Amino acid sequence: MNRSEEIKKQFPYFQDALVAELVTHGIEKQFKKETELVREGQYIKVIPLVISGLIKVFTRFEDKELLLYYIKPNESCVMSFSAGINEAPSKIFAITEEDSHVLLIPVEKLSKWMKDFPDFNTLFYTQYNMRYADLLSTINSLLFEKLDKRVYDYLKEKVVISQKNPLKISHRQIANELGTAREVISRIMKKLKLKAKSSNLLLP
Amino acid sequence: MNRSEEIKKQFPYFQDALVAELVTHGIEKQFKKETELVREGQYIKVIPLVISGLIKVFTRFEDKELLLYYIKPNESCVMSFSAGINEAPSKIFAITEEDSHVLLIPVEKLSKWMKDFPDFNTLFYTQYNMRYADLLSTINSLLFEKLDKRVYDYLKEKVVISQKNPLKISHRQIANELGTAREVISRIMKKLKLKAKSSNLLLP
DNA sequence: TCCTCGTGGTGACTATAGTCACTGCACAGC
DNA sequence: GCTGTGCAGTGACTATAGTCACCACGAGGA
Repeated sequence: MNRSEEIKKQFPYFQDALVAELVTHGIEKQFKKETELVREGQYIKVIPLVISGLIKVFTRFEDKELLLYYIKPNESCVMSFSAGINEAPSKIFAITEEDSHVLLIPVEKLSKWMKDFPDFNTLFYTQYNMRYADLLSTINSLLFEKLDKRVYDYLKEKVVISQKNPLKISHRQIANELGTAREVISRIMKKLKLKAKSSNLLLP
Repeated sequence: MNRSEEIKKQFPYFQDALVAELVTHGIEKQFKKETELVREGQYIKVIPLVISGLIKVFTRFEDKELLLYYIKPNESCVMSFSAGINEAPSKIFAITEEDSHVLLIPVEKLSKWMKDFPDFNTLFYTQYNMRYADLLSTINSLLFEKLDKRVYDYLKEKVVISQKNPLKISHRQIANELGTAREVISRIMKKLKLKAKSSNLLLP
């Protein structure tokens, strides 16, 4: 399958001219698992369209992190997009959670493509909406929910996204992604295991 | 000043054809202070461009709220925009915080205008970026900051936005907008007053 | 084999914020 | 003047989560 067909498959609503531009100016790249793609404060030169794999986006303060959302195949990163068109530094961190295949678009093409290809706007509006909803739900769970519910929801979501059950994940990583401490997760997992005999979540 | 001039003044980067469309299809409206504009779950038929006044956007769960951001003059509401183009229900609440003058755009015009007027896209990308940044900073302060810092920052911001110093605001309202309880604010204000003799924040 | 390292488990303690119950004060309306 | 209402102040208590210190186990390398 050549590039153009590949892109058409991933983004079927892109018109041919846009696909052609993507083929010409996009840079295809493979990233190994756990590669840091963006760090806070960094200026953005390319924005990614994810073809396969999984990218994790998170915020960090001192040594505390919080998972914001995942970028799945057929999706892009609005934070890069936003940082790109405003020439502003990134506010978030991003690393690959799986080996990933990505199409990189140079930011200087953005404003022209936005004008010329309405479909391109559609992609980003959709993405903005999704991320916006993700952030809102993060806010709601931070504010309105107890940690045990947050952990439970996190694990359920993680099973769906990674398509692995049982999950292979350390308490430390759960703690990081929820912005809390390892011991706390350890205790909560104990409680969850007791309660969750009926659930189909398999815990390690 | 006629409508068209008014719009041009508020959104100087809009091209004439877009202004003409806005004059033809937009509905100008005045809302009194404390008017509920949007509630969670509601479907959106018009999206607002704020000409004057101030709109408060917040989330709520049971009887706990959290201020998300303010919509100031020359701005629009991406949440309505997003809910409008996706025909999805709103995830947030919005009320006027001051008497407000607003231009309402019927959602069915959106996709055409997005195609025809690149400037229209520029407005919404800018708005999305701002709101996105607002939400991120809300998340960071929820997760990484103690309540007293949050209260302090909230008050400082409120002075800037409302252009009133001293502020006229009850502890109850502060508590609501920060998603906490009145007594807690009462205690924190006491601490802040002690510390803040040097600050230029005038407290009631 | 022994050592190290990453992981998980746990008790004890602290910090932070939320809740309950009550007080006092100011002001509006009768 | 009395009363009702809304706001603020506070003590006492609780709940939740974060921190500290330490132990145990297993995998893998020297």
